Amino acid sequence: MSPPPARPRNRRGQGSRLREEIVAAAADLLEATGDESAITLRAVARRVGITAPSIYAHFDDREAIVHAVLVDAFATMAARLRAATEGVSDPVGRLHAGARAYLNLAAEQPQRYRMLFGRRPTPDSNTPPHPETVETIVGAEAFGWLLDAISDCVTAGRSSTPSVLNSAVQIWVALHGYATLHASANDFPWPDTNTMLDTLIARLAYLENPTART
Amino acid sequence: MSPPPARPRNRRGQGSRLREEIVAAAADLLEATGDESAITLRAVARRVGITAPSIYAHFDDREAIVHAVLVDAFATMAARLRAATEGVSDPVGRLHAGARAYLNLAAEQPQRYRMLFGRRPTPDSNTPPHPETVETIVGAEAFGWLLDAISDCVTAGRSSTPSVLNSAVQIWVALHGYATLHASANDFPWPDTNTMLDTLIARLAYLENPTART
DNA sequence: TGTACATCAGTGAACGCGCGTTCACTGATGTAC
DNA sequence: TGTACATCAGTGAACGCGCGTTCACTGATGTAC
Repeated sequence: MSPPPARPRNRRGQGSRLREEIVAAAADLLEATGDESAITLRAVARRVGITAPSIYAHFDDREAIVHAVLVDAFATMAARLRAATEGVSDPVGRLHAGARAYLNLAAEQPQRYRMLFGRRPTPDSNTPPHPETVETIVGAEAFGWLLDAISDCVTAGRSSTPSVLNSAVQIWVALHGYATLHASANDFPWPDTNTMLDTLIARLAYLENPTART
Repeated sequence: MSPPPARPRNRRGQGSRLREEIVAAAADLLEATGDESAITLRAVARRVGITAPSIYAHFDDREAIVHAVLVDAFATMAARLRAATEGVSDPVGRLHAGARAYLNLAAEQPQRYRMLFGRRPTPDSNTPPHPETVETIVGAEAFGWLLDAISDCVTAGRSSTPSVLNSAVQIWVALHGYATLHASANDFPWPDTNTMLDTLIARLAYLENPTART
């Protein structure tokens, strides 16, 4: 119908720019449709303004694109957590800041967030190697951060939790539940995110002096 | 390759039995592959032992099958919650029993559970009417049950929560997070479900005398 | 400065596949007489 | 009890579609001389 959008071909040596455009287009498709199966070689190509076979210069197959989106989401999550917490010296403040950053990203990019942690567990034996690995890494990184934050609260005498590990698991679980439910049940009368987050963390991490919020 | 499995045709008037077989096959496919898109007219037909067009005698289109699986999952969840809690008079015990039943069903049928609450929020305007409605009903029913259970705890002097609503939201969120994360992160060193569940509920519902568990 | 040429970003046609859906049909089952 | 026939559960071929992937190719860009 409409002619393909005028996309200037990359200059010599800049061909790998197309790679980033492809990943971005795939991520857009995912967020726009809410469906991983919408990431199609042809749909991605259409969105970028190229033809489908051009993708093979940068990706082995369709699955490699999905994997790249996953890796990108992972990097974004790690960077956000780092940026949100690196300047905060108060351990309780750091815990809150990290949790808020986590929920913010999940709210901004719900489908990519779902991709990170909401994946099916590959029921049978046809396990593709990469995604599980990435998940594990993200999980380990984010969870390790959470463990550290709670430990610091304990060390600073701000938390009286009987088990740092259990507190961390419970907070992670609650954050994840909030992130996914909030995205899918928009019509639910959700309480204010920050208020809920603060009391949730205070209870599960046994914070003696939860930061006051109004 | 292999001949279709010898499936005796239903007798006159029993044709509607096929409907149940179709829904069951679709649910099996969903659980086996972890992917809603695996519910295909042809795949379902293959599994039941019929040809694809036969399905049209019972369902308008593919989407209607998916919807039927959703409705079935809803009914199962409601029945389980009812069965698990109706004989329990102690309000704290009822709260625990319901939560455990909720997590058990989610663990048994992770994909169907994901379908109930983990659906994409239909990003644009192409809203199909039914699934949202079902979700809302399930959510309302399960959440209403949770509110009642916590209220009963308060009335019995077993909970000192400052807000029944907030406690309910936080517990629901944590249960959902546990259900989905536990299913997708098998390699994570999860603490014992019941122990974690008990302390989680005790903290979030402000139970003064959490039931002892060893 | 000019030109031949190698490079490389990207094209366009084609393949086989599984899909949802339609259509005209078949043949076993039960019923009317 | 026997037979003609209506009913209804299910079939089989066919359609057009979008998909992943392959293949031989084109033509603009930069470089060597």
